[in-house]
Amino acid sequence: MSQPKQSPSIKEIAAIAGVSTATVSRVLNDKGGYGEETRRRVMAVLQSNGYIGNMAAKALRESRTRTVGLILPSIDNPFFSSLAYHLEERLDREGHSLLICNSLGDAEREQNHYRSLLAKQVDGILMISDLSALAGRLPLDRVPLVVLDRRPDPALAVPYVVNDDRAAGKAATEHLLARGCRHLMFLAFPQAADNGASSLRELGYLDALKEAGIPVDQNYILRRPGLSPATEEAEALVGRFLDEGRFPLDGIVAVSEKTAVGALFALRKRGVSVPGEVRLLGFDNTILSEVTHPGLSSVDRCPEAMADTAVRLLLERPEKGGPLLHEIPFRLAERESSR
Amino acid sequence: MSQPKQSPSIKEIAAIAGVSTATVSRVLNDKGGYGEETRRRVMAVLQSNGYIGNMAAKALRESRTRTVGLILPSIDNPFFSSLAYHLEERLDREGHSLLICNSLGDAEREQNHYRSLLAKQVDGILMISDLSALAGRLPLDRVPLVVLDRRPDPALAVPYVVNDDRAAGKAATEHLLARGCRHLMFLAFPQAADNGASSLRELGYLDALKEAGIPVDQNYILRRPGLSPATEEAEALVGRFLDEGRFPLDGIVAVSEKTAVGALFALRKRGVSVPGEVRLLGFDNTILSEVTHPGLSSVDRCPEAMADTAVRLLLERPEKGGPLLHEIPFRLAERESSR
DNA sequence: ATGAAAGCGCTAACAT
DNA sequence: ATGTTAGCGCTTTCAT
Repeated sequence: MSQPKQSPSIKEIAAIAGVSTATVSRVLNDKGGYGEETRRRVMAVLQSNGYIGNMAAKALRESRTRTVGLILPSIDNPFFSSLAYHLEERLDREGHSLLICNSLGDAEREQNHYRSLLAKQVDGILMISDLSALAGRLPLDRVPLVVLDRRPDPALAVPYVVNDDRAAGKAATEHLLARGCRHLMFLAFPQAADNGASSLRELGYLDALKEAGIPVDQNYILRRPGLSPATEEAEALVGRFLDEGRFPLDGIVAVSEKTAVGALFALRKRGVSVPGEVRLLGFDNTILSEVTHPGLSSVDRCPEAMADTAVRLLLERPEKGGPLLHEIPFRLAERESSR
Repeated sequence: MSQPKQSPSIKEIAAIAGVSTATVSRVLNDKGGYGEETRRRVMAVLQSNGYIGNMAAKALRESRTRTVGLILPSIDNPFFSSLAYHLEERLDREGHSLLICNSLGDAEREQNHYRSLLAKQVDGILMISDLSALAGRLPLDRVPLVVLDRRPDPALAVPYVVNDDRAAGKAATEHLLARGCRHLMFLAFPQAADNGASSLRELGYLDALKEAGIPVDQNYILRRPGLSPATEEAEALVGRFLDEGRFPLDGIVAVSEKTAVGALFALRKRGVSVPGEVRLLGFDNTILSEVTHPGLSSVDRCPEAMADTAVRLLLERPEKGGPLLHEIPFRLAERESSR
């Protein structure tokens, strides 16, 4: 009374419809080369038998899976999950599926996932990684590879999609300068975990100060040790700075959203008003920036545009020799923290 | 000078090592039935030729892919992305990969993704869906299926993993009652989008009031229309309640984290102190609850335990006839909003 | 317009 | 301990 548990194969369909498997395959793939009557009959049999098809067989035969892998530190990160959402959305439109692998930034996990994706015959791999774990140990050219939000060594010849972080750091700093800030802190990533973006944003911060004729004071550049969660460390760092009271402060550029939240906590606990006494600006502009109080001004890094570009690079396989660096525009999302 | 672009097949490896493909396969899969010397030689050839293997072929032959699909409304949702993180983590440990599909809760998308996953020969499907879109239109028994965070019709005989939402709603309410609240609002999901959890939590709210001997007043049960984003609607709803000033209020149980945030916004804009005048408690306990001010007390729904159970159900395929309902413990994460 | 048959890379049943 | 071989479901070339 109910459908057969297993989907019928093309062969069974062919038998029922009284045609050859070749014809069924042609109909299934709109390849032409059959009469209208035949097409209708085959379609009817396909339909009434609940044919679903076997992509493993198709993949083996065609050497393509219409599946793409994404290796990222953790899907449980608001910016990455937003990126992943848009990647899946774009890929789905092109008829591709997305395999997700959490690496936790761990070299061994990255390698294992990368190998496993190759074995799965994915048509391409997207990575949020600087590739240092893979370089030299695994073939980087067996399948199209695109890096997101990291800057791999150009010698690896892997295209990557990032923001113009120097310009973003500069724009962020200029935004606070324009609001009258003159004693600006820069809250950086830990040196070890620097993905390239932090130091570029720092350069942008320096650019802006220089143009404004404000002397740079290294005491205003705070670096997380990178051992504990970002928010905690940022809170401790900024807290210490405030408690020591050695330097005046009226603005903070935080290199990420979580460090910005940490800074906000430190300020609040000490009764420093934001933006009244200190203006604050972060990066990433995820939902976090919307729910803090005051709302956090943030550099929106346009994940949907990053996803767009990455998918295009991956699937369109532009001829080798094109540029590796692909910069995505950013825009300032202004909220109360910098008013 | 560099490695061949394509991975060699088992056949080429066999030729180089001077053995048959069967032996290579046995070595690869630790099946035994070969000498130590042979094993070493084959391993060496595998290694030096950068053999990677072809899971499409293996899948076709074995009718299993070691891949699992996850269909969910949107990976870009803090609770779901946390769930997805833990699912991937558990699956990876069992040697499985995870395909992610965003449905936006749309029936047609759910159907397409489901079909596509079946065609991809996944070994199982995880869904955050009540299955109403699939029931009757697609075979639900072709592959193990487990539902997360929704309550599908038991007639479908699909196992599902949820919290004991009635108990959670009761515990949340009791928590506020214990803090002295006597005029408690319940902020519910829209009727249409009710996934079952909201009305169960509401029952729990009623249970708690009844046990405390507090009469129920329907004016305190607010339902979102469900047309705009949850936070906005909750803010508008609570705002109107406060502005009308017809009823005293000293506590709010919000059915989700986003509605809790909306409530918090409404209270703040009107200068109502939280928790001083009104205590507030939400659900989900994602990172959002940590960054609001004051921090949001929240029912932690233990996504890692949900993931654990779901993966176990999916891969261990308990014999038919077992219970469908699988309840995961919850716990209250207390923060400033209900102190 | 349609069919026969080879073959994608692998595993496993059956020889030896 | 090792080899031979069939066949998983599909596409595609080559006939007809």
